This record gives sequence, C-alpha cells and structure tokens, in this order.
Amino acid sequence: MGDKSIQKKQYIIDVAAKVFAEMGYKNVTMKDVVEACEISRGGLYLYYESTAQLFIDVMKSQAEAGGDFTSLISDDATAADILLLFLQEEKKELFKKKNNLNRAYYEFYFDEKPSKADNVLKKKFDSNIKMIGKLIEIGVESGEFTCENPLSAAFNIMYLIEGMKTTALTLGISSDSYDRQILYILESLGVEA
Amino acid sequence: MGDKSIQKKQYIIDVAAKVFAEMGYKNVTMKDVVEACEISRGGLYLYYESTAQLFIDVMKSQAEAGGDFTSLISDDATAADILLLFLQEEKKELFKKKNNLNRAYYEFYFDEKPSKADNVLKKKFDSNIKMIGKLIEIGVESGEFTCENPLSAAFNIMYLIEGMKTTALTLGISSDSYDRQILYILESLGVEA
Amino acid sequence: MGDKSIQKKQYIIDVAAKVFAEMGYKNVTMKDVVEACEISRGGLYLYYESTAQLFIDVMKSQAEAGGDFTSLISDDATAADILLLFLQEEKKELFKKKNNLNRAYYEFYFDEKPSKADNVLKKKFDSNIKMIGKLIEIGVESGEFTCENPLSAAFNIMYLIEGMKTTALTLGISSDSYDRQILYILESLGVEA
Amino acid sequence: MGDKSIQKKQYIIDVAAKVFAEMGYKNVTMKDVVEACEISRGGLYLYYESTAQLFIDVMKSQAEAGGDFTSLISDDATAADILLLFLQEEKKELFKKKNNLNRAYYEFYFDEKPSKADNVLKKKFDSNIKMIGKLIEIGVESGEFTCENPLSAAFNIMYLIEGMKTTALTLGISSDSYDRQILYILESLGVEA
DNA sequence: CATGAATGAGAGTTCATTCAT
DNA sequence: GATGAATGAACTCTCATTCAT
Repeated sequence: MGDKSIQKKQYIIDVAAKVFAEMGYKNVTMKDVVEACEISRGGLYLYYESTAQLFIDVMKSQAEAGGDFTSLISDDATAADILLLFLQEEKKELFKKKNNLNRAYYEFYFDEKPSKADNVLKKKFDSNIKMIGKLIEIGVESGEFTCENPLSAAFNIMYLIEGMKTTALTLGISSDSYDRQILYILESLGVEA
Repeated sequence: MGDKSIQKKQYIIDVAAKVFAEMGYKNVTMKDVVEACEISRGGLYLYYESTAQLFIDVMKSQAEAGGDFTSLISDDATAADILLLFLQEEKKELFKKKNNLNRAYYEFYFDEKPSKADNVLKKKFDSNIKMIGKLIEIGVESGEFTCENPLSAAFNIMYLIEGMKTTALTLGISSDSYDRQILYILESLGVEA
Repeated sequence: MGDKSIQKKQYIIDVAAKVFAEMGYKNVTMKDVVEACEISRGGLYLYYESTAQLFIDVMKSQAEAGGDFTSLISDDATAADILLLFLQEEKKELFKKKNNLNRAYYEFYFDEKPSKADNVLKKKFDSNIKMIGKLIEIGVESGEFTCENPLSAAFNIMYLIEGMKTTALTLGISSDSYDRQILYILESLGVEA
Repeated sequence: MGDKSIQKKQYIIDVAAKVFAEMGYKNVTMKDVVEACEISRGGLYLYYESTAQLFIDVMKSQAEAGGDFTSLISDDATAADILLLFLQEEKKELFKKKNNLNRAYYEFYFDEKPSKADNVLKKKFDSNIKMIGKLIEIGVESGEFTCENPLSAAFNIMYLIEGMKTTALTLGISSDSYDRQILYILESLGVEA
C-alpha cells in the first residue's frame, strides 16, 4: 500500500469518525460512509470490508490522536490537582457535542468482541486504572488523600465515569451533576473542598 | 380491545422480551418477533407498528413485573443492611444470564428518546435516587453512616452501578470486582467492614 | 403452502425452464428469472433461494412431464423397432430448438453435485441403461440381435447418445450424422438394414 | 511485440491454464487470472481483454503442446494395437486429475462459437476422425477388422469417447466402465479379445 | 381479527474496465 | 510496458409494510 493509499485510508477514517459520531455505530452503513466520503462504492471496499473493521481503525486513530492530558500537568501539581485535571478532561470529553464517539463505542462493543490487539477501550481503561491507582497511592503517601485501598478507589472512579457517560447518552446528565460527583470523589479521598 | 386481544398482546410482549434479551434492541427485526411468536406478519402489525413501540411495552411490562426488593427487607434491618441488600439485588440483575435486557435498554435509549410517560428507566432511576438518599439520611441519623451530602452519595451509587452495568456489557466485569465496589461504598459511608 | 402457492411455484418453474433453455444454467441470475416471471425480487426468494434450487425443481418437473416414449410402442413392435423408436425420440430431443435444456443440464452438473434424491439425470441414465439392456437381451433371445454383452452394449448406446448431445452443443452435429450412428448401432447388433 | 512480451504472454497462458483446469471456464474471472499470475490488473489487459480471448490462446497452446501419441507407436504395431493405444491415451487424458481442461472446454464451447481459425477442438476432432477412419480401413484390408463403414465407425468411436468425457464430468464414470467400452469397440470391429 | 403472499426499497458485495502515474 | 487505485454497473439478499382473502 503506497503513500497515497495510506492518506486515503486516513481520509476515510477521519470522515467515518464524523459519521459514527453523528449516527452511532449500528446505524451506519457502508453506503453512508461512501456518501460521506464522496467516493465510489467499490472504492471503500478496497480499504474496508465492513463497518466493524472501519470502526476499529477509527478507534485506533482516536486513541493515537487522543490528547495526552499529562502534558497539561504543571510542575508543582499535587496528586489532587492531577486527579482533578483528569476528571475535568473526562468531563470535557463527555459533554463535547462534536465528534463524540461514546455512543458508537458502546454500540460497537455490545455487538462485537474485539480481539485483544483491537481492544482499544480495554487498553485505555486498564491504563487509566493503573494511573489513577498510582496517583492515589502518591496522594496517600504525601498525606493529601486518605484511602485504604487505592485500587478499589481507582476502579470506583472509572466505573463512576463510565456510569456518567452512559447516563449522558440515555437519561441525560447535567454539568452540575458531574461536578458534584467530582466533589464527592475528592471528599471520599479526604480532600477538603 | 377485547380480553383475548389483551392476552395476545401480553403474549407478544413476553416473547419479544426474550428476543430482545438475546439479541439486544437494534438487531431485532419485526420478522424476528413474528417468528419467535409464531404468528403472522400481519398479525404483529395489528398490535405494533415497530420494534420501538413493542420495546416500550416490554419495558413497561418489566417495570410492573419487577420484583419489589423492599419485600425482602426484614423488620430489624439497619440502613446498612438495606443498602447492602439493594446492591446485591442489583448485582443479581447485572449478572443474570437469562432475560437480561440491559443491552437492549441501552441500545434503545441511544436511539430513541421516550416521552416522559414512556421513560421507564428515568422513573426507576429517580425513585432509586430518592430511596437511597433517604436511606443514607436515615443511616446518618442513626449513626451508622457518615455522609455530608446524602444526595450526592445516592447519585454516586447509582452512577457506579450504571458504570458496572455497561462495563459488564463491554469490557466485562467479575463478580469479585463488583463485591469490592460494594465494600468501597460502605467504607466511604463510614461503615466498618 | 397453499394451493395457490403451489400454482405459483409451478409457474415460476415453467418460466424458469424457458429461461434456462435460452441462456443455459450458469448465465441465469435470479434477476433474469424475476424479470421473466414478472414478479418482484422478494417474490422469487419466497420460493427459491438460488438458481441451483430452482434448476433442480425444473429438472424434476421436466422428468415428470417427460413424455413416456413407451406409450408410442405398438403391440407388435419387435425389439429392434423399440430400440429404433427410442433412438429417434432421443434424436428429437437433441435437435429440438425450443425448450432444449441440454446445455443447462451440463452446466449445472459441472458446477453442482446434486444429492442422490435430486440427481434426476442419474436416475434417467440408470433407467435407460436397464431398459436398453433388457431390450437387447430380448432381442438376442428372439434372434433379432447378436450381442455377447447386452449391458456393455447398453452403456455403449447411452455414451454414444451423450457424446452426440454434447457435440451438438459444441462442434455441431447434423441430422444425417445422427442417423448414420443409428444405423451403425443396429448393424453392430447384427440387424440387417 | 518484443521477445519479453511473448514470454510474458506465454507465462499468462500457462498460469491461466491451471486456473481454468481448476475452476472451469465460466467461473474464472479476469481477477482470478490476475491474482494467479501475480501481475497487475492493467497488466493483464495489455495482453487480453477477456477470459474468452485468453482461453482461446490456452486451447491453442495446449494443442501445440499436446503429446503426439503417434510417437508411441512401435514399428510392428497392428491397426488394432494402434487403436488400442489411442483409446488408452484418451483414457489417460480423461481420468487425469491435474490440468484437466475438459470441463473448461465444454463450458467455453457452450458459450462461445469460435471462428474456424480458433476452433481447436473441431480441428482435433476432424483429424481424429480421419486418423481412426484410416486406421480401420487399414485394419479391414489387413483382415484384422470387420467393418462395412469405417467412417461411421470412426464417428462412433469419437462420439463414444465424447460421451464418456462428459459423463465423467457429470454422473461420473469408472475406469472399468471405460475399459469395457474399449473391449466393446474392438469386438464390434470383429477383433477377438 | 388473522393470515401470509407480494412488493420494492435499500444494503451488501464483486468485478470488468479505465486511467493517471 | 506496467501498475493498482478508482469507478460504477450488476447482482444478491433481506425486510418493513401492505392488502386481498
């Protein structure tokens, strides 16, 4: 596959990402992608055999492009600062109107069980757990946090975020409600607001 | 609508519930329901024009049939006992293999925004929030729990459960992991394990 | 399947037979059949999932409808008369312009290996072998024929006919050439022309 | 067309021959040939515009390469020996598993009527008829054979072989069955077995 | 009410053929 | 000459929906 092909593939991925963001995963047909990309029917099939394959590449592309929030951490940030930053970044992600793939992610995972290599969400989840766990440990050592089981706390935070994400897609969630949960987490870790 | 019609409608709902449990919401076609019910194509259309309408009735039917966990509460149960009971009931619901409609619920809500009257999940969520909030208040009063903001705590618990539900459907979650979260919640409320 | 469905199915078979006769087996698409039958796309699929299934039914229908040449045998016919009659019937079949399915038969059998139950040609071939073999035996007994191995002779005749059939479809064969082979067969059996 | 082009053309023909032997004529697409040859799509079109054109060249190539069975004839061979040799060579051809193009030949001729110049099979058939006819005449003269009409006998033998070829492709034929027909032919010519 | 045959829109997929490089 | 990406026509197949009975 030549340079040009790689560019075209990336173009398809980028356009498809928008389509998936708008329509979710299950509603998107190959035809939808073809039309959004303004290419021919056969043209898409040169690169992807199904929306499933395409979506996997969309996920991978997003994972790579995903802004590294660690770059936002200032040098003198405390553990609580960093945790707060993380929660706020996740909030932004959750509430963003454009290119929000959350719904598509869920629909995809309900239908398909990606191979370990393709399981982008799992990797992200695991790395977040590790990161948050470590962060809490550091916070406990520095006296910022009180927490008997940092790992459980990390899972707690991740499940909580997950729950707010899905609730946003189903019943709806307000920005304030999210903020109150941030507060609640910090309080649970013994941080004075 | 005669008695017989009502019975037939309920029959369709019951069979459809199984179909939705097996296949989710988006994958189910009117044809699937017709075949599972062993009725005629036209016959189903006499009662339902779409899977959306049918699913709403399935949800309502489930809500009515939903076991009231309050009946399980013993007379001398403490607030912590009741909360634990609730979390364990939710766990059962999450891990049950048969007739588990969770996936279908999510897929439905991703696609459709039910009217207030039809919004079964919203009602359930709100009533659970109220119940848990009240419970925590009682626990705080009785000295069982320590909690500054019972409402936030209630939301926290509900979002957490929600997060575990979706994780169960996507990345998977172990029974132990759920149990550790129960423990974590109780500890956060100041209950000694 | 009701009476009407059976009629419709037969209608499709009859129309398809003409299509196969004109175009052969491999060239015929479901679309061709749909258009020839003047029914809807989905309509055909109610009855047949593929041209293969359809062709099997065409073959069965032909086998049933196939004129029984035995009805043409006069009471005082000798073995040689009957054999001649058979060869002339086969000739008619070979040279007929309309509804000649020979090409389609070959193309079908090149591609598909029908189950024993669906193997119409095999049944026909075997029954012809049996019939011709018996006929020659009778002819030998009555002194009409000279033949040491009637079964080999029967196979010889059937393979010969088969060869002329395919040659008719490939290189072409003249009516005279066929007639000369009839003569040759009879001479080989010791019949004076 | 340069030397290199001629070589490439022959390469394509040789690879295509294998493809046609495996898949028949009708099932082979230009894509199949391209992939088997491991050349580019456009590259094939430089040499051939269709599988029909390609197949004609495959046939010609086969005709040229076709082993001349006359080289196998020993100096003291009788007419019967030579006829037997011919029938055994044809048998080998019929039963060979590899590179057997029989099916492809039939499918091609069903679909296309090659020009006289391209009609490889016709030439082969005619030359065989001539050869066998001559052979029988010689046999009759030498007293080996009894035959009133050598030409009819020659056609008889060719049609018979043709019939066994197609039967091999449709209903199947056993090696023994072929052998019995060889015997039958020789007996018909008055040769004592 | 109930049936199920029939329709036709629409998605999926493949490949012959072209053409810029 | 050679490449292979791109196009678009053609076919397959499925279902939502209707309607005569």
